[in-house]
Amino acid sequence: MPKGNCRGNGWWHGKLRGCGYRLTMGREAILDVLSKAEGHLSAEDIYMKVHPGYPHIGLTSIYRTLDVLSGLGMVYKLDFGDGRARYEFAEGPKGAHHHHHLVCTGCNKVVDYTDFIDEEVELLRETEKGLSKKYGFKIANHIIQFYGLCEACAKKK
Amino acid sequence: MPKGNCRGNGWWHGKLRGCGYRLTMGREAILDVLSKAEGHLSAEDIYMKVHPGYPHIGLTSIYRTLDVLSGLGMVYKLDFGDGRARYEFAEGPKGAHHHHHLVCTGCNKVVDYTDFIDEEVELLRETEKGLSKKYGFKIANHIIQFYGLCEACAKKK
DNA sequence: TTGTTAATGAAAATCATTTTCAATTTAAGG
DNA sequence: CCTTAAATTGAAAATGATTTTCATTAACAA
Repeated sequence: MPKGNCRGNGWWHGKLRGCGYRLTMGREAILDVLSKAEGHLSAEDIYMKVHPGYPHIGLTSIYRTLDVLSGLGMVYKLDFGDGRARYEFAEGPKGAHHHHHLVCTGCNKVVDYTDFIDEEVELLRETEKGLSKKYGFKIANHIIQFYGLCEACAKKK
Repeated sequence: MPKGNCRGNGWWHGKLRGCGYRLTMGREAILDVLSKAEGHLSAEDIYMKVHPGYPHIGLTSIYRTLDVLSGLGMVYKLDFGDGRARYEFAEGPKGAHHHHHLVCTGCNKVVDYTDFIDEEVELLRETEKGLSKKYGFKIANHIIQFYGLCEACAKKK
């Protein structure tokens, strides 16, 4: 097995084990799918993608693993208002590609955007600091979502 | 009936009727509760509050009305990650008091904050304009939520 | 008042997510 | 490699918020 490969699988092993979790085949399969997938997957999406390579897995384990991973901050759990949660990998070994979401309330399409992220990040850092102090919160995370109608849906109206 | 009272009930009548909806007793009761309540109510919270004054009402109608109202932008539907939606009145006759949320992932407590709102609003206006143009979205709305642990929950850990 | 149609409540249906529980797998120690 | 305790699993049942169905009622234009 080529050396270059070892790091690829290695880092989440440490993260899980370090927190007292075991790295099982199911979890590995899920992490594999999440890390490769672009975009926002529902539990069932993930199930579908994991199943071919690891048919043994059940939906229940997907949910359980997703819970663990989002508890560890390795995965973000998102809500776009359509009644099912979406999950996305928080960051790869190469680092985070921070982005936010633009949600069409007509067709539920979701656009990831990274525009204006720099200014945003700057402001949010400040805000976060201020809120932390004022309300005694230890802030771990934030979301920003814009809602509106995409071009197609706006026309239909 | 004192003149001063007429405006109080009047403005949402117009809004609903103007969009082809009827102003029923149930809807009025719900609007009444929403407009007076501080904070974020679940459908069931609203049911509880409406029931004493209007026992005839069913939970189903609460959901249906809430749907209509959020469709009209009179109510915001919020998700704090605990599996039940919360609703808050978008603005009173006196005008909006724009705020965002700080959610404790330990105990689900939610703090409304208005700090830094001015800078935020400024930045978001810009961002909104840019995104609108770039992605062809007609943006109606946005949310910002910070997640973390409140003081009490941080200690427990 | 009357007719048309939207709106309603109750009960049943949905559907994503959780829980239960017995069987299996992991990883640490011999 | 083998054993063992505890974590993890899958299947099936349970949960619980939200929706749908459908027959009845209420709103309001004429």
